[in-house]
Amino acid sequence: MSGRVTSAEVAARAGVSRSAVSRVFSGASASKATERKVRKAAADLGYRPNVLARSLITGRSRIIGLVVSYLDNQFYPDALERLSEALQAEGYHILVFTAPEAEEPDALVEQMLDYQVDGIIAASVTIGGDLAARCQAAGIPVVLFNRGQDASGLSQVTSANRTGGAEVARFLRAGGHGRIAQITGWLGASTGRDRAEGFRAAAGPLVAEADGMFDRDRAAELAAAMWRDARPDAIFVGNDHMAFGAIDALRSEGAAVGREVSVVGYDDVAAAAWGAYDLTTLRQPARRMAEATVETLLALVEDPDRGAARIEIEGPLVVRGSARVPEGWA
Amino acid sequence: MSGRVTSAEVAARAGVSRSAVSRVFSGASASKATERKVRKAAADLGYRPNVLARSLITGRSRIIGLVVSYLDNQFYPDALERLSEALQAEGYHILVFTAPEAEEPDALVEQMLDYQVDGIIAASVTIGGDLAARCQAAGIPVVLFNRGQDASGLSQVTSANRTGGAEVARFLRAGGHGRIAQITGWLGASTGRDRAEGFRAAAGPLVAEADGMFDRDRAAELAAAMWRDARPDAIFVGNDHMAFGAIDALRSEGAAVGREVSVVGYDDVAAAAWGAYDLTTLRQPARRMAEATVETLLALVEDPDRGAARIEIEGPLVVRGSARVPEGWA
DNA sequence: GTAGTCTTTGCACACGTTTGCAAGAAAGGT
DNA sequence: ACCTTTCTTGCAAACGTGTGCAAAGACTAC
Repeated sequence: MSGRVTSAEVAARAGVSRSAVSRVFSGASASKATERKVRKAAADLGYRPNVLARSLITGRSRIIGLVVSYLDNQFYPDALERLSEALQAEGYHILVFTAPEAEEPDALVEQMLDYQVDGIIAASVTIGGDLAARCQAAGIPVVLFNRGQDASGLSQVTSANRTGGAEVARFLRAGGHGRIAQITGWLGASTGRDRAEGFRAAAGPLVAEADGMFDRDRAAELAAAMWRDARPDAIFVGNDHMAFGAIDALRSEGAAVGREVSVVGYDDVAAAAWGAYDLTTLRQPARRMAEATVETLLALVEDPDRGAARIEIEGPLVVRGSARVPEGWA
Repeated sequence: MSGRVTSAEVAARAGVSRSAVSRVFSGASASKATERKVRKAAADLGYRPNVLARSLITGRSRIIGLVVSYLDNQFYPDALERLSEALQAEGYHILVFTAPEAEEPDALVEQMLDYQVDGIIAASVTIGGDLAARCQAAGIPVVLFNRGQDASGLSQVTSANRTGGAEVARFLRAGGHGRIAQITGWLGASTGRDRAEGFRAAAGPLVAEADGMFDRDRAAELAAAMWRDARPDAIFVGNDHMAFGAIDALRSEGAAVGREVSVVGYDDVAAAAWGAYDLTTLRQPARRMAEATVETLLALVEDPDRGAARIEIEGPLVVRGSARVPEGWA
């Protein structure tokens, strides 16, 4: 009575074999006549194939594991949504594994393998080299989202962080800023490092620099301290999430953000456009990054021997009110 | 060579039958001796049971389907994270189904059933009555998160929205506000409706009221219009996400938020504590709501015949700077 | 030492699907 | 009419695991 209806029941009602109904639903060839009979019977009974049972034999689960933490940074929920949409469009779905802050994500990857995921997307997370090798061995492709890991041989999709950092530097210099400072993203991550290096290379000497570790509170403290000690007239902050904290801190120190001190972020999350912050920032195109990630990953699912891809996606500088804009800036 | 190692290989290496290794890993009884042999062999080979194959025979997939949209409201990523943590602690994981704005979530539920999910959590989404019945018939429990649906007979976990709305009203009246307005959450949803009704009942006559539909831009427009037309000295906004928009709009109309006009939100998302908004708001305890949701859902998984539960969780009013605070308010 | 009880173990079947294989049916060419 | 080719279809064997059943083994108690 209860429980799901099975392919055998459909077969019985349609007067054909289980193979026939299987072929109809898996897209293999079948005569018009049987196809009609099968579909009719299936509709009557409300039959839908059991994805899990199917996966057992095909070796494809149509499940993609996503490991993610740091969800309070709006960029990641946004990315999650885009990834999910792109995957759903291809008939895949996301199994979420949240990484408790400090813990190694390696244990999570083990769990993913238990679920026979077809692929893994690791967002803002580093994966141990042995684990990477293990996935490789198991034939399960991994794509790093918004983080690089050179030695790993894993595919990765990021924005053009070096270029972006440099672009911000050019913007600030063109604006006539002479006392430039930087609160970087976590330098232990490629994303933070690349932005910082690109910025440094094009900005010239800095009056202050510190590692904000992608942490909002830390960035706020650093910004306040910098303001008191070094009196920068511009601060590049490694992502928007920290930049909001920096702006709050600067304001409570009495600094006029956008006039006395320019603040530029990175990501262009939704809140950057909100009136209270009006943050000039370098956009990471979340949708295009998500699409590239999915495309790369699914290609790897098809052919695991295809080489690792490293994709960088460029984004524009979005000019708003938190930083002085140079005369005649395009 | 590649591919996963199977229980048969472990059995062979340990010199026992497949049943033995199955029993060891599924927690059934086994002698100390065989358990040791099996674990040794499994460790050597790197064996881990295939969850999908297991689910085929046990009828339990240890997958929970989550349908969610509206992820730009920070409350939901936060909830997602809490739900995921609570479920992971119990050995379950979340399969994500994002609901494209307008589309009926019913199609998504169908897809969930294909994955043999053990249960469904629907966040901020309404489920068609027939679908609910279908899940019931399939023995798959559904819990609504942060939304109620009286007729459906589904379990639901919300905050105490009526009480909360009333609490906000008391707070504003105690603060001596005489021209109170309201921008409600979407009145088509229980969450929006309950808050609005609780507020109305305790606030007395309002100088203005409109449905903000949980949409930030719409709330901003409404707030600006209200300010111009009705000159309220207090506005209760149906959730924080809209409240931020309202504050931005009020400020750009020249209103001094917190002095000329008080704004109170609902949710207490992270950004409410940020300096730029400093929003007084009624907290929805996301973690406790998530835990209650998981507890309810898993109980239902154990025993599907248990009756539907309706849980309301109270949250405190968090007093910050966006609204005038009454003399001697506790 | 023997009967009885409790624990451990392997066999074989089940879960719901896909798919190689071979046989049957239909179609097409002479 | 007959042979060949192409489609269609059912049978049966997988995929990797859990579990009822009965046999075997380990104890206990007399």
